[in-house]
Amino acid sequence: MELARQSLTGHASGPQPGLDGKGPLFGQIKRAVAGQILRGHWQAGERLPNEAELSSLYGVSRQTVNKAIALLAREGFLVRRRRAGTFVAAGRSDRFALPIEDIGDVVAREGRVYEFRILDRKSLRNGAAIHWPDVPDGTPILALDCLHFSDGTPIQVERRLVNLDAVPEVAAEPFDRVSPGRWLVDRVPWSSAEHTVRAVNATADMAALLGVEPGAACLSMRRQTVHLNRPITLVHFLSVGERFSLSGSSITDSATELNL
Amino acid sequence: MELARQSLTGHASGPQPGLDGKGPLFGQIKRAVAGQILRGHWQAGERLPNEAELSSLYGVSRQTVNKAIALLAREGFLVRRRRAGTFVAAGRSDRFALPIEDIGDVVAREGRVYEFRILDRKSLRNGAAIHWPDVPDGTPILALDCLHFSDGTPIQVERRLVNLDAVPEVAAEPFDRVSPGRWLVDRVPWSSAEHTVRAVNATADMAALLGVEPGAACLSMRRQTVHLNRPITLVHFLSVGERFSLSGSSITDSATELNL
DNA sequence: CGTCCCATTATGTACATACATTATTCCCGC
DNA sequence: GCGGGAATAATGTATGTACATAATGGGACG
Repeated sequence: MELARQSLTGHASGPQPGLDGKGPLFGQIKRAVAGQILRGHWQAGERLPNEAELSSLYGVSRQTVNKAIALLAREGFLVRRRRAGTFVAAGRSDRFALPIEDIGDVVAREGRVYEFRILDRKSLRNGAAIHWPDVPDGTPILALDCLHFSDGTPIQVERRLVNLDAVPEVAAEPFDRVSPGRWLVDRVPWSSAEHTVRAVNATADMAALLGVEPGAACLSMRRQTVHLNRPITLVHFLSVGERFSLSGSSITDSATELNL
Repeated sequence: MELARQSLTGHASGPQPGLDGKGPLFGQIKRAVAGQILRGHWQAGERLPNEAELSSLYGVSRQTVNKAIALLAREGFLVRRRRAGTFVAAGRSDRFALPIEDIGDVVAREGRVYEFRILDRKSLRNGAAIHWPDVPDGTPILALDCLHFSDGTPIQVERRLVNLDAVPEVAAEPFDRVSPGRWLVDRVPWSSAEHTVRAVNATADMAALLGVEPGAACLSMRRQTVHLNRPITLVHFLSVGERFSLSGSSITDSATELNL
């Protein structure tokens, strides 16, 4: 089938240097170009051959080269400037990331039993007992306190505010089966979010909830979710340091994606 | 100029519903489709019109639709299956991320003075005093202990191992000007990395270095960088909880990118 | 000698077309 | 009815072509 695909190219060119014949042509080009850079043949800041040259070098059309190069640029590996050319991007120290998942998924993936319990549930208005900065005063808000368990051990406290103007249906939801986090994710599919992670010492009441000594190190995570410019929910998670960690790899799993 | 662009389309179709005439056509299609979903007209799991239908709906060619839809799929908004069709992706709780930057950049961006000091520097071989699991025993390793300051206050301890087989030049580098982290980023352009973040209580010696009480909550970050399947460096950062936090927003700033 | 303008060059976008790939669906034979 | 295979419908990839856009660099002209 690879042969069949290659025979499609109308070019009568040579052995297509650097291409491995695996998968789509534009992917092969991506790998070939990325390989050149990873191997140091093309240094950071250096200018690449232009699309026409690459096209004849690899024996494919300019569009195919364009697709490969444009994707590499979109992934942050290359920088392109019209008329100037295509350049190898500088270091990408700022592009590492930590994925943040639903705690239930994390627990389930570890093969443990996930449970949660609603500790408290209040309807109130913003500005009185509670102040949510990005929401106008007087906005109706649902405040939820929730505790998450892994194999029966408490691992995370969740304090959540939900904007009832934005998600009125939440008022009728009992949260006896689905956790508030998951319910919201399913309901408001795509939102942008901001989060902050820090380490804090457990206060006495938090320590009691989580079953640890007061002062134990905890991971504190604040996340505000916004949808159509309206704040949807503001969550504060507190997790026991010993029982919870965040881990992940680079955003663009380019190495994986490119099979390098 | 928009008119000029639109006049290019060989289609004699109508007012191109939902398109805003701003920027490239495929971008307009992206915004239009994303808008349909954000507004709830197309629900999660629902099937979209196929490329041919979208193409005639918007009065553009199938390639242009394909480019827009393929990009939305690559960004995680849609799921495509051959023959079956294109579907609105389910919630994306797992796609949030925290960017991780060079500590010097973070401090500088806050308008503070960044400094660092090398506390200790040893050349040794793996397996003896130190064991780096992903590196063969006997591999020569440079071990660095480093302290980072913001406006003179210590904020982070760094314990770093560097694989001297992979980066022999590091042995000659004095690190009097450039911090080890930055030096490596500049030297080894693209590597993939894995990291883990957790909260720990400061041990006595760490607390002394950071100038806090023993037991103070600290953010602990482990990061291993790999290049061409060879581990390059293994770092362990420890930061004072009160003086350091990680924050970031969604990976795909699609809302930004799509101007929604 | 300097400044403006235009030709050149490289990327960016769009369309038409063709064929590949892959599930699904449906129908036929058993 | 059931299993298997063919038709089909959707996306995926590749090429050719054309023109748009932007920035560079050099040449004309003051």
